[in-house]
Amino acid sequence: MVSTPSFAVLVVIFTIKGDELQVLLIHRSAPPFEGHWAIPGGFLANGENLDEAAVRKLSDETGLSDVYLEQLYTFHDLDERNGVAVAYFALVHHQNAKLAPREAWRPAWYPVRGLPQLAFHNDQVIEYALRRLQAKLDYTNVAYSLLPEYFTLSQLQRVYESIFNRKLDKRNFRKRMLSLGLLTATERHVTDGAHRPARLYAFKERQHIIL
Amino acid sequence: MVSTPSFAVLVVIFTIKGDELQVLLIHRSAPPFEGHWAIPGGFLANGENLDEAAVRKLSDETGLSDVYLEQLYTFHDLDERNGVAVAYFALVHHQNAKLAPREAWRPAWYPVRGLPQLAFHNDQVIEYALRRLQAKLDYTNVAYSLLPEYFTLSQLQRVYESIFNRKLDKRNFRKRMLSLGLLTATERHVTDGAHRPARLYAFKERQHIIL
DNA sequence: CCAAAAGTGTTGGCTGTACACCCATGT
DNA sequence: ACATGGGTGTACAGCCAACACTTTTGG
Repeated sequence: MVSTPSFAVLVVIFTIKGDELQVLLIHRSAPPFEGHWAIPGGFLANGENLDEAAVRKLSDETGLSDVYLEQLYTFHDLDERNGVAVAYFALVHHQNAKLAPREAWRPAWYPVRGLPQLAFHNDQVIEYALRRLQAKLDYTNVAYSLLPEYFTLSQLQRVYESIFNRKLDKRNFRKRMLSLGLLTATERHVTDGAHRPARLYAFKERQHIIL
Repeated sequence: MVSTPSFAVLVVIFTIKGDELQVLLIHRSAPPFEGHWAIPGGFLANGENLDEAAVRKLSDETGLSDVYLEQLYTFHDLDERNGVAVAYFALVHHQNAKLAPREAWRPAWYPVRGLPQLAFHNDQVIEYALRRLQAKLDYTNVAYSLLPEYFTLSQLQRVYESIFNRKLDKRNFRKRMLSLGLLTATERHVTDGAHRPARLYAFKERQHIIL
């Protein structure tokens, strides 16, 4: 009943870029932690609920709205000022993301392995999000969110490899993916700079916002 | 930046009683939802962080402090008054729990299958907690929290059966539990009203508060 | 002596993993 | 011609599910 602490929403936004898992960070141009990087976040707008705030934040940063978004965890005291932060994580296809060209904040993608100095305890938040993402790959088809609608199995494999940060066996990977029955094979093939025409696949179902 | 909503902590407290999975509920003696039952919860005390509030709440209701407790999910608008509620779930051994004998609130155990009319959307919260608990049984040893230190494999099996709400095969269950290597067999046996002396086991590691 | 609960093995199917070569294309 | 990446099959091991009877004790 006493001392309602302030609270914020954070959104850890992942993408795959250059066969690497990357996160969207913004630059802090004022104290505290001036010059460090941070996960995008903010406070609730009037009348908004948590999920709406996360959706809005994601849209502010990337212009995207129909992508995978899920609540992650609620952290306390990240900023050491007794605030509460409800963290979400999102998966986006970076081609579609239009980063807001705000001078002060300079949103930019950073590889998850090899982050700059982060503000608050944002490294822990990203670490937590990464573990969750890895767990989800095992039993869901969230990977579609990081790929265009049609993709080759090799592309899909590279997504898995960059999230798990290790090589996978090609034949076993293909067998497993196909046996899950979540993919439809198309008759289309590509040769976009590839050396051999590759068959395109799509996910049967694309579930988006998970709130 | 605007309209910081109020927010609360909820604690879904599970136990096994009479071979049934039960939840601790308190009775609402005033509107809204007068006469309905609700998950124990409350607001943060001064200077307290989220986890501390959950620990305190659990202790208020049961007198217990060194038990399994984990953050579950942060709900919004459960009460339809724009509040935010950070839900936790706890696993307790009901023999040890001393329910506060408060006249107004009348804390009591209720079987998870067969709940009374609940206030707010507390049924959804319990449903969510139950799914999480089931998932955790598959890859952790949280079950120890619902049992005394020493227990028989049959007791352990009954815990699993009441959480999953279905019968399990005795031989397969024993094989699986033993092969996980999380149990130590003792030389002690019991015949506490049983019909044949049963060997007692204990979990090798007991991790408690998970925050 | 009957009811109740503890304890105990084997088999078959499925799943996951390890492992190596050929082919089509672009340069 | 060669470098690059797509595509393919088999064999073994471990895991899970199905399945029934014997033993001990309390009443």
